[in-house]
Amino acid sequence: MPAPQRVTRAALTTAARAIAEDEGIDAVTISAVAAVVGVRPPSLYKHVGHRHDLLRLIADDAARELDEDVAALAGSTTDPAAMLTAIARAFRAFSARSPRASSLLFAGAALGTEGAEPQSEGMVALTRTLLSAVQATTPSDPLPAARTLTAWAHGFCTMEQAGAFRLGGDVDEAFEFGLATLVGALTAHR
Amino acid sequence: MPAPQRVTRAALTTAARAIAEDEGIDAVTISAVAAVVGVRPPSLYKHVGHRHDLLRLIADDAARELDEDVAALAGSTTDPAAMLTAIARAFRAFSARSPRASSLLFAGAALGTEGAEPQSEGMVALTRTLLSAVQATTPSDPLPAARTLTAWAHGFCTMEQAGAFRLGGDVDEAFEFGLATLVGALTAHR
DNA sequence: ACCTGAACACCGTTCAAGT
DNA sequence: ACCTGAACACCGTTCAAGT
Repeated sequence: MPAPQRVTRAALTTAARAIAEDEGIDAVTISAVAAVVGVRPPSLYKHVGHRHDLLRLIADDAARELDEDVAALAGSTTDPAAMLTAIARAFRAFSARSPRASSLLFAGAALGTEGAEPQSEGMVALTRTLLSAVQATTPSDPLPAARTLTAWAHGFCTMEQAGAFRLGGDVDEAFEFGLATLVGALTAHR
Repeated sequence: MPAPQRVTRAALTTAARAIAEDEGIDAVTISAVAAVVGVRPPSLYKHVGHRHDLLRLIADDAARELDEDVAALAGSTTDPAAMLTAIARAFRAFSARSPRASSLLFAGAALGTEGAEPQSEGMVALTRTLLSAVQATTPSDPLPAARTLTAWAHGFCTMEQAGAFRLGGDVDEAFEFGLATLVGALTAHR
């Protein structure tokens, strides 16, 4: 009689993400995740190839969740500037809620992704959602515009969570300043 | 007769940074660095407290080097927009030259920095240089402006090096678009 | 004063063996 | 079909001992 499956991908993801947020990315080990899902370390290799796959599960889960947040804003406004502003704030809210997971969102190299791996489903969905939102704003060439906004939001949130803004000053104010500057410029012409 | 010092901070830094760029951050271990500097692993604890200190040495070294690059631009132009543009391009050039080290620049958490550690000398210098450069542009409140530009540049370069821009499109063009957008907006008024 | 060997607790990973 | 124990190579870290 074959043994019933005791480890699901969802359980792995939940366990890995919880450990990441509670104890840091370095604590996301094969051993720790195995212990949480109630199995011995070697068993995990039936489901993942390497330890980095655990980080990829976290990143994909985070991308899906953030995509839901962003997609949920779709009908909230028809004003392009208001939409971009809402998306960026959703980014920051997610980053504050799940700092470790969000730090993995665009961290291909840290995930052992040496450039050859396909994008995760979650990232594909998130990218598509972001691009179509930006498209409504600057129909000419949405890709550079989307990359600009994403790069800024990702950089700001990453730096904020890493404690890089220590010179005093209001970090909320800096975020809103940057956001207004960028959204203003992106929606100004055409 | 006391043994002569065989491990210097400079040697540690050089070894750690070389390993980081050649084999990745995860390969920067106490053992690997010890082997490169020609000593047994336990000896390193006379010079660093934990493995994370090796990453901090790399980050500090990177900050110093980037600060030099940025400071060297000081007399190159008197046009504020041209100055900010040159600084951002120096950022990206450094990121391309030293992707692993630059990924550690603002990565407090990944360095075991849980918020209590003082800024490294290199980061203090770099921050001061950047802030004074931006001050010449927007004298009113340079801090949010500097944070906006830094967050975007850091986010863009980090994502680029992580392979996050895979949807095609010209990445150079996206960088220049974002840079022109941001610098234009930051230098537009007042 | 600095370096070493030995030791400990831990990890990732493989694989033959169990059920 | 899935899980386990045993094993291997490795790592961070401590500490008493060498010179």
